[in-house]
Amino acid sequence: MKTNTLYKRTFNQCLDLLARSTPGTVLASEPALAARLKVSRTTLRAVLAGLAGAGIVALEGRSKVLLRLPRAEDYLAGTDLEPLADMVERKFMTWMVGPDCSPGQSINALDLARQFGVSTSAIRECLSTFSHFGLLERQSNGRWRALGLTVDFVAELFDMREFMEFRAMERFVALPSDHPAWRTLAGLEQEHRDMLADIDRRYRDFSNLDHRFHRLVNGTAPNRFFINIQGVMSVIFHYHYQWNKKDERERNKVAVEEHLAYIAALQTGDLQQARHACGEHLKTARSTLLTSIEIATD
Amino acid sequence: MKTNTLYKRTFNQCLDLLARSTPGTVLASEPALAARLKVSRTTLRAVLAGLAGAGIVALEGRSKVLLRLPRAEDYLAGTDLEPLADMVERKFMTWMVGPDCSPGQSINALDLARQFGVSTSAIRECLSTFSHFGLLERQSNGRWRALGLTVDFVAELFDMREFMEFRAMERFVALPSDHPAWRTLAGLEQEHRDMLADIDRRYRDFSNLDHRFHRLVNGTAPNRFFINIQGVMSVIFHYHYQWNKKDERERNKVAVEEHLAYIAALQTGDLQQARHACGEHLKTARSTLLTSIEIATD
DNA sequence: AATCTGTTTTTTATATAAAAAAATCACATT
DNA sequence: AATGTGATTTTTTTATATAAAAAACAGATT
Repeated sequence: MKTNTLYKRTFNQCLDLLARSTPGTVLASEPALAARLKVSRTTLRAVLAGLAGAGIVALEGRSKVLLRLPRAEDYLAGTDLEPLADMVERKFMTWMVGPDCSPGQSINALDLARQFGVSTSAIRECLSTFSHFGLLERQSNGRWRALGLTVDFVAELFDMREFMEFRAMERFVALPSDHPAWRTLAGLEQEHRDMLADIDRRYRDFSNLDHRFHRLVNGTAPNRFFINIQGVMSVIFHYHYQWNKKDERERNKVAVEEHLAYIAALQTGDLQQARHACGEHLKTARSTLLTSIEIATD
Repeated sequence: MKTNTLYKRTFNQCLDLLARSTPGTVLASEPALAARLKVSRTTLRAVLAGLAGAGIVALEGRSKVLLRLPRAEDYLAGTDLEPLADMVERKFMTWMVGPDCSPGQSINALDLARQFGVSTSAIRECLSTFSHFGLLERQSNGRWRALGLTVDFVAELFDMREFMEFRAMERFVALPSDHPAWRTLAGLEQEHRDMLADIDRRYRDFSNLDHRFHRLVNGTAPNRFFINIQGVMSVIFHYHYQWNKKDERERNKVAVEEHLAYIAALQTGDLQQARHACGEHLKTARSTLLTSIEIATD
């Protein structure tokens, strides 16, 4: 049976929306609300019916009136607010770096399904995704073999990344000076400076800034294959940030400084210097990731 | 229900094997035969049972005797000798370049399942694969959107390819002179010359040679992400060869000559010259592929 | 005329069931 | 002891069923 996570999440989002209003307010039309919450009208109608059932809104024809403000207990809670695919992905990544998975071993999909408490379809979907990430592969007999988040994997990923980033950098430096990217870069530079000035409190926001900066540099020549590999990297980094909280403040501070050096080099247009700054930054990032893998698999 | 294509194919392969023998011969043991045909013993036993049922071999305990040579009518025929996934992939690629698919349109999985006469599971598997190829993408509402085998796609694919091949080439030229790759290259060079000498009859074998040559050049620094993209290219070229038979002889002749120039440049170690030869070859390949796409989508 | 709601139809996501194929186990034969 | 066979168990592949969600349709309301 399909999960109704979307319904539950939309229900809660809708409560958030209503909380900003006052009782007696007439709500917008169904199509408008559906567009606002980015779901189909079918889902929105289900939510409205739920809200009416809870006595939060009164529905009659096309009149939708807010009866009372939502309370904390109105929110739908539970473990299933996360989409199934995300949950499986999360559990799989945790399993992969855990002690039950060693590189080279064959993966038992049925067993994973039992462990994660989901059906084999969900596992298959997940395995299929990660096989394109190069974390596992399909064997001729239909089985899956774990390749693992190994030192080799990181090496190959970063070789690819370096290769791509250098190329993107060359293109970036060659952009005409009136290109909007320069303006965006200046904005990012300021954000870096702001963060550095208040690094003790704001170091956790670095991952977002990191992502945006590299996307800007790599985004000048859109190519779906590059974007694909950047997607792989995002996912790996996403989990990496979760696993390795050690020295996070110091690591991020160093990274911000490296970014600033990199940005400065881009702005002067000195390719040699930019290459050097970029290289140094990627070297740090590589060793950080390697460290966190060792931590995760210990 | 799962297909038994493997059984059927193995059955036929087994007949081929028996055809080389003479009646009265005692066959090898089950594990030996299974290893020979690269299937599990379970499948092999099913095949042996089938052969016994057809009166081709006599089974009793561990004695397996060939009673008579297989005849043409013994072979299992039918449309389902091709693995399901391959069939779906083939039909999908044909659909994608056909008039029923236009870039940007959303893909109806259920409809495709009906058209191809398979279940939605098979379609989902196929869509998932091709989405990693960049031929289509998943939308937020779970639907699939066709991106199509467009001019953009070819441009991005070849940008990536050029980029990778140039890098691989640089590494290749730097290989020590006693590296086995040089020997392999010399062998391939001879094969190219042989083919050129008899191009009228042998031009169809070029795709194989092309594949092996580029794999040699790109294979010096193994990286799963590069290999992945090469896999994408193989599939695209595979279909491209099937669609565009026009001027095939002439095209392949030109390509062989370009390969020879490229090989010669690699052997002299002149990076500048190699870069030029490689660039020329990829330029030709790109325009050939673009042409065949226009033919296919006309 | 444009937009809205109530209803119906399609389509997708997920679990389950059943057949094919692989792996494992237990015993027999060389 | 090593290898072989027969039987059993496990795992994978594929189709199908069902609920959720989206889309399409038809009147109704502004």
